[in-house]
Amino acid sequence: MTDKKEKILSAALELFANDGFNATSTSKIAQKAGVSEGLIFRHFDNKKGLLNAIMGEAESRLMELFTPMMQEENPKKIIEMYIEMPFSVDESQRSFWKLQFMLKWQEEYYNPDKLKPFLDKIAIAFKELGFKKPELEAKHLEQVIESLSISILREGKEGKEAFKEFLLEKYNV
Amino acid sequence: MTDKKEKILSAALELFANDGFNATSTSKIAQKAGVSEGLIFRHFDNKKGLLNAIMGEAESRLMELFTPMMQEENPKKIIEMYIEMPFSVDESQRSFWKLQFMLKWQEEYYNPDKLKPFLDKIAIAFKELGFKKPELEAKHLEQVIESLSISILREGKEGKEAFKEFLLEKYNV
DNA sequence: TATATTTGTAAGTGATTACTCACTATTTGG
DNA sequence: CCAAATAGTGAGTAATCACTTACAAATATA
Repeated sequence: MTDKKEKILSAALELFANDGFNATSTSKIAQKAGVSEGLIFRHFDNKKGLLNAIMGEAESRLMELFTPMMQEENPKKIIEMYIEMPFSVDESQRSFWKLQFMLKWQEEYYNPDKLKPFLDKIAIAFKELGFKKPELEAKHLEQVIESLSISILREGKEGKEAFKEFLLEKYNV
Repeated sequence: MTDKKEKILSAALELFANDGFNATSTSKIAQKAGVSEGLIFRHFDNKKGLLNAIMGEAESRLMELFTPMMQEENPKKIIEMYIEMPFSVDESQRSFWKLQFMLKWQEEYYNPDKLKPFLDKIAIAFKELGFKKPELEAKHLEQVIESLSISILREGKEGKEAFKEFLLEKYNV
């Protein structure tokens, strides 16, 4: 991967996440990346291909986030790590996850199967803790964490700690 | 409001909700509405003004949705009505609410204050039911209902009933 | 009925779009 | 060290964009 190709990718990521895919022109991307517009099309088939290249990183970044939780055995610790996950996302990856959530509305990029193994892990944890309906309990917590993640991506972490403590207390972890 | 103006509004709503604001051209709107493109600009200042006209209906539609819940006094019934709300949205209003959620990512159209009175009503209900932290409990349920609403708007109501029953049982309403 | 206002159309406008092409600079492999 | 491949540029391209203008049809008001 050449230096300028990386510059194109990161410029595109920021602009897509801030302004949206369609509102971002290839000329703006080239300008922000400090390259000629033509170079974008030497490295990527078209504008959509540039987006696909960015979105293609989703799986590895998901793994990065979830690996610690997947390796944990203690069910209470698993729930705790999941609740703290939205707060553990690095500032430098904010644009990436924002774009991820924005594009969920386009069915092309909406793939709930990717999260399935993590949801299963949480369901097992709930089962071990004696919850009556562990799968629904996992789905329930997933929805809370998703909403919380979105609001953190939109407004920042400030003032959300109280809610995190509330959740940890509610699940007694 | 003339007939063709209404046609423009509903054509724009559907296209904005399906393809996004920037991906929808005024010529496509005119084509779908069966009018000349120029008529759009006689009735609205510009394309953004057309979107604003659609978004301007948000308050009255929110009232429509929440009024029954706001008039209820029984706290258990209040929680129940809130949980059932995502399932009570008419099919004909799906595009409208989808657009509402999509545009939450654009700060211009993100206004959490509008939901404040409804959140307060739920917090009061939780307080009456003896919950320790009624405000956080209300925020918690709000996040679940928001995630649930989004998934229903994206995938439909099918297969979500079990989760609704799970929630009603969890809150004993 | 006469006139003024509103509703509507069709054919434009310049600007911007995603993308291509001809060309040069740089890097790589035998 | 030379040739082939790759990286990079800048000036194009046709198509599409949001929007305007000149004019006609319909409607309201007097």
